Amino acid sequence: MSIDKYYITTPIYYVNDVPHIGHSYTTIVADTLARYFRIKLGKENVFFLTGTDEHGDKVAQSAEAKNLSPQEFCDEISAEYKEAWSLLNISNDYFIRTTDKDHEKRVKEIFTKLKNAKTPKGNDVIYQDEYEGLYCTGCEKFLTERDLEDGMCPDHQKEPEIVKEKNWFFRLSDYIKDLEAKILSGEFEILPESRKNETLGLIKQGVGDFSISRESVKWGIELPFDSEQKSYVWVDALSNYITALGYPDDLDNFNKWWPADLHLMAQDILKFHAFYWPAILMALGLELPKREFIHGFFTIDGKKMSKSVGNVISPAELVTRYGTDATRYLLLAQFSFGLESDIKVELFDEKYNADLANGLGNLVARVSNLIEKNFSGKTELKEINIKTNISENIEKYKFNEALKEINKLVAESNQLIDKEKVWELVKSEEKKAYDVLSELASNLLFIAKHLKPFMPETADKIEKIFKAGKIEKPKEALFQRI
RNA sequence: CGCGGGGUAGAGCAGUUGGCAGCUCGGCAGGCCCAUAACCUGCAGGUCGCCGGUUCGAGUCCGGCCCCCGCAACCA
Repeated sequence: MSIDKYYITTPIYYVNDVPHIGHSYTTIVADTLARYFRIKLGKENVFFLTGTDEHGDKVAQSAEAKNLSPQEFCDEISAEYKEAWSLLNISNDYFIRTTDKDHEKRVKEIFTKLKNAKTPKGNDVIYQDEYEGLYCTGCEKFLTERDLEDGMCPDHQKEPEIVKEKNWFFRLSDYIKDLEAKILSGEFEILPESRKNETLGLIKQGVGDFSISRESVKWGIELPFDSEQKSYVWVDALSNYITALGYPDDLDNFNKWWPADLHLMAQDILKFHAFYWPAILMALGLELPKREFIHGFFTIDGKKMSKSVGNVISPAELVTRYGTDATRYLLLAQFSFGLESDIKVELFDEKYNADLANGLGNLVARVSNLIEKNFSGKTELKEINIKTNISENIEKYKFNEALKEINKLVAESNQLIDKEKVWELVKSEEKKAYDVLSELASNLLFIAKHLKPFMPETADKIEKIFKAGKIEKPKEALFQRI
């Protein structure tokens, strides 16, 4: 398979929550892949999208609680995401917000298309039906069984009423067989394998139609053909992946990037991306994304992450303690991407010191110092090519394995210094010392090259040090020990 | 019988298509002194949750059992 462009997305994050380590993880992975493919395919052939999902009841309520209009509230939280991504040096090409006027306009056009579309079986894609649910007049919204305590609304201490409201539904059932076939054939890839199996299992259990509008929701996009109804999350949020490209009015740009090469997400939204989204695309007559990769949730010190427990880690905390590049490194190096993982907070310090301060940072200091002191900062750089599986591992989403290989290169350079006793060699055999140091500097450039997608600033620093006319030991350690 | 993940050295984790069990930290003993008290070498430590099966050979495949955890609820 030859790839000539790469379109990668993160989910759009719901503004009801501020950015935490989970959002950061997904976004750092996306950024690393985007940077990797920019090097491989050229900057102009990669499009990396992230953004925020801003409609819905919960947002309206949170806004009210803070005495803000929904839009003001969204502006505030959305800005927090942008700031977090800037702290983490995220290189997204675009940041979409579902309250963008462009997006809202395009979503309406998509609704119109869906309204006019027929399923392969000749049925209307969307139809009106009654949604029956438990409605709390206090909350002014539908509750689920799980929301209730002893059959009562926990906030208003009264029993919800059974209320029916008319909603528009999407006829997913007419697409599910087709979808199953595409998943089985690999035309639509769901990774890892276990998530694909989970998806196929869900299909076996039966997947019903889903509702795409709400009468009771006020903060949302109005349906173009029914002014009583607002869009309910799915069509609005999922379609960000194509409205961001200009669909349906800027088809030139859209066709350049679509279909997406990779949608990244965590397990919570698997169902929507495995069923709803592809079905919507089929109804619009568009190609499905090539691949979706679903990763697991984090627990923190064995406990699930939750606001009420108060163990939520923010990206800013990590960046303050470790710096941008080290935060990126620690998140990617410590976990097998895809699996559910437990974050052990003390291990961040341990890994930071072992790999970055004692490992890479110290090596850069050793080599640059030896060159500066003994050869007036002069050396002979060679383009070297060590055979590694770093690229293969990145393309297989094995970021921890790729970084492990880089660490091995660091260790080998440290071993070489000791084996050759370079600090003695510079006194006894100047020529040989020069050659060994040239090799070491070249190794570091090789390491920097492969580190670029993971730690862009560090890679630049290393290149700057060793490509300088006069190599000098950096005044400030690359990674200060903690 | 809701869905899913996991149980591998003291701790935390890797283990691609089955082929002599690896990594990091920690422990112990050396070396080195160029470097961020960093680096290098060696040693100790594992019945790979339990039972059974397939195989010349299983942590790895199959079946059963035990234990832990996540999702389904603010949340990637």
